[in-house]
Amino acid sequence: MDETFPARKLKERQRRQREELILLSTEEVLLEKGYYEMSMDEIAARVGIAKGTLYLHFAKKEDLVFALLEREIGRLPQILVLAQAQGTSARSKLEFLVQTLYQQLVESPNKLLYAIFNSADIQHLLKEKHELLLGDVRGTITQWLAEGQEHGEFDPAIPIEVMVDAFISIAFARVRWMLASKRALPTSEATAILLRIFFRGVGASETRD
Amino acid sequence: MDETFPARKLKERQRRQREELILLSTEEVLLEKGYYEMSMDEIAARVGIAKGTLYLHFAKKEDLVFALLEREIGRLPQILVLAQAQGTSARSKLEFLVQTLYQQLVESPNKLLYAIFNSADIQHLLKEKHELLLGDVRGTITQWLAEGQEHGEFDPAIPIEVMVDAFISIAFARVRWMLASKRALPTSEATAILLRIFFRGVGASETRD
Amino acid sequence: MDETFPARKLKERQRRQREELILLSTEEVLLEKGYYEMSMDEIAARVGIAKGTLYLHFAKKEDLVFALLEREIGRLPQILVLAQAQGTSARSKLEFLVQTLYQQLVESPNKLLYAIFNSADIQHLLKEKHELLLGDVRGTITQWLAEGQEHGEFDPAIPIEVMVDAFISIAFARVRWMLASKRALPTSEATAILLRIFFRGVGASETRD
Amino acid sequence: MDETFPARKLKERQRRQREELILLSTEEVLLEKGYYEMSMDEIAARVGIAKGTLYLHFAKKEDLVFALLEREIGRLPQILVLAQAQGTSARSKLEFLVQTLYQQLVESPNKLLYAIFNSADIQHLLKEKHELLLGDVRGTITQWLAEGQEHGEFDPAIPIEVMVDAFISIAFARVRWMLASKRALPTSEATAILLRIFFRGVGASETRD
DNA sequence: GATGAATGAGTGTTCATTCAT
DNA sequence: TATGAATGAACACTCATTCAT
Repeated sequence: MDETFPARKLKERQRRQREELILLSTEEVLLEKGYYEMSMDEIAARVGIAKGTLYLHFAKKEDLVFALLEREIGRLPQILVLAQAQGTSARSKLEFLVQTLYQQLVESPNKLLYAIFNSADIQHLLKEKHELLLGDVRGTITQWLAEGQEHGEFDPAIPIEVMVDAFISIAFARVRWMLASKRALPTSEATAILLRIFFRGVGASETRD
Repeated sequence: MDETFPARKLKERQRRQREELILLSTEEVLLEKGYYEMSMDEIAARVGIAKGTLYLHFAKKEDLVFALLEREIGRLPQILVLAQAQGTSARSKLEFLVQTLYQQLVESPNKLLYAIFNSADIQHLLKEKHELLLGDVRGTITQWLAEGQEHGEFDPAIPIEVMVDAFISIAFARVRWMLASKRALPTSEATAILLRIFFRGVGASETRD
Repeated sequence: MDETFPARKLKERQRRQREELILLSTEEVLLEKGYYEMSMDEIAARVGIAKGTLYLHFAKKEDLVFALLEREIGRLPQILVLAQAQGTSARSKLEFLVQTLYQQLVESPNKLLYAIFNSADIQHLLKEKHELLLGDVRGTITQWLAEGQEHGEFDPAIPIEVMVDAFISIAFARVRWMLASKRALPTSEATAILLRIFFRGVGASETRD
Repeated sequence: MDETFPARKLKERQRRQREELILLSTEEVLLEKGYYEMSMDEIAARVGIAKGTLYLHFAKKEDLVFALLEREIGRLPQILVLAQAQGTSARSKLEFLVQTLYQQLVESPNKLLYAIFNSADIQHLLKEKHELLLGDVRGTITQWLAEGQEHGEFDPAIPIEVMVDAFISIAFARVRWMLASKRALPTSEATAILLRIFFRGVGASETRD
């Protein structure tokens, strides 16, 4: 009996470790081939376990992607909290948010979140889940932009929804092209420029109407 | 003999009508479910024809998407020419381009072109075709933005590639979200605003740091 | 009314002419590609008629082959009669039979009959028909060989069935290899040698005619 | 660990047993219906397994036939060697070859090899494989017959190619008819007679050994 | 009659999922 | 618990046959 507890813990740790490995491999294959070209066989093979074992962890192929998504999304709240603490201007919060995401996710080998934002492939799969999981981020961004508008930081004539779409589109622009064309760019700086475009536009400075 | 000619025309018209129906259904299913979950059976069923008949019009599943694509892409060159004629400023050309696309394609029931710009799913399928057909647009946009920069219209400090990405992202922002969430918005106006954000930013005018 | 009769004859003649063309094309394709790779579309195209018209002449794909077979088999009875008249020895009848078949069918562009004897492809198709149609020839050959045996022409120790099989196998040997390997050989002479092997064997001989 | 080894052996044995069953059913259907009319569904059904299971053993329909072929062909080289050792006369070698084939293949329930020699259907499928695998046998037969000719065993006037064709035709005569008409005959004796016909002909004789 | 567009049953093959061991 | 063999529904595509014109 003394043994069972630590033994369970051991088992449990092993289980989590393997789950981690599975998700890592899944992400790898998912980004390489896309959802429909990724096979359960290949994932199992890459992890080095039997296909049946995969199903002890994830009941369906979809669930692998859902889990991946949830894992990534899980990091978001803290980032949002950190960003929230980043001074009062909406701009600084948003810049921090995007820059942090870039650092944590792009500079780490994790392009998944962006893929999720951008790949119709996976979006079809996720449908409602998508809304549920990312609504939060979108909600927070909306809130910050709205506050910025109220505080005179942004043009009050711009409908908030349009602003949000523009922000998300522009903030994640880089990734779409990275994924599609495998071109790389000094991302942190490029990100800064994209954000500047969002806030200031591309116009030559000084004279504005 | 007097009959055969009109008869042929009739047949031909019917053929085209059905082809149109097929492409409509294809687009429908494609946007609903994505390429991989769209089955030839379902398309045939929706059109109300036998599966074999589908293959009289399109020899492969891929070809349905190619046809859809070509139909849309076909309109692009003229739009680009029209846009080119739209005065000298890069901004006016780009605004005209995007607004025209919105009017012709979004206000028509056709979201496909945008899907193509944005869906990894379909991009994977099209690969070279994609590059070939859309490279043109991207090339033209790049050229206009570069000219704008030379003429002092845009900030010369912004790398041209980043500017292009930002433009495409922002210009097609609406559609991504339309596709994903089925929300609609007064698109023409929203488009104008998105373009304004690109050119001027979201900042409240006058006072800038 | 005066017209209808000649008109009918004309129609009828046209019909037969076309049927002939169809069978010619069928034979061509059949020998080129085999039964399963031969498509009704291709035959119609080669003849230069619509696929539907094909079905006015032959109700099923099989029937094309049956008709071909019947047409060829039709010539057999007369050949058998001619051979019968060819003197009293079984050997001379059999030699005449085989040589005539070679001349009429191999030297004419018609390899079909032999194909039928030898291709499992077509034999599977024909099954009972085969027995029915070719039983005659086999029967006659059997009879001649039996008579030859009775008259002391052939070794009486050889079971008649075995002798028949040997004869048919050897007599049609050339064709099998022609079909398979497209090698050609002076067939008439080769045939004579094959027949000689059947009657005398391959052994080096002293006294032979 | 003590268990795994025997367990593996068991699994392996079961696997082979099933593979054997699959090949048996395949042969059955192949001979009954020919390659094109034999469906994977039917084979699976006859074996009593799911269609997918079939594909665990053989990746393609073709491969079923290739496996069948290789299994049979595999035995040939040793038979050729044994025949080679069978004395000096070509006749004894050839007789041994044919008799052994009859015993091993015909008296075993395996008619396939003969089918392969004779069916255009399968020959078409096999093409190069066929040449490769059976060219050997034909080559050896040719060599023996040529040697026999040189040594005065056979009539030097007979072209070697014709002799080979005659031999193969006559040696495999029985099988063609077995396949086509399902008649059976005391094969070993019949074979002896066929061979005698090849070597001596059917003529009534005075002096024969 | 002649046409050829339309049909739909049938094929080989894949792969997520299950389950006996 | 872990395995991987077994499953069978699903798919794209073909082609002999039918039938409205």
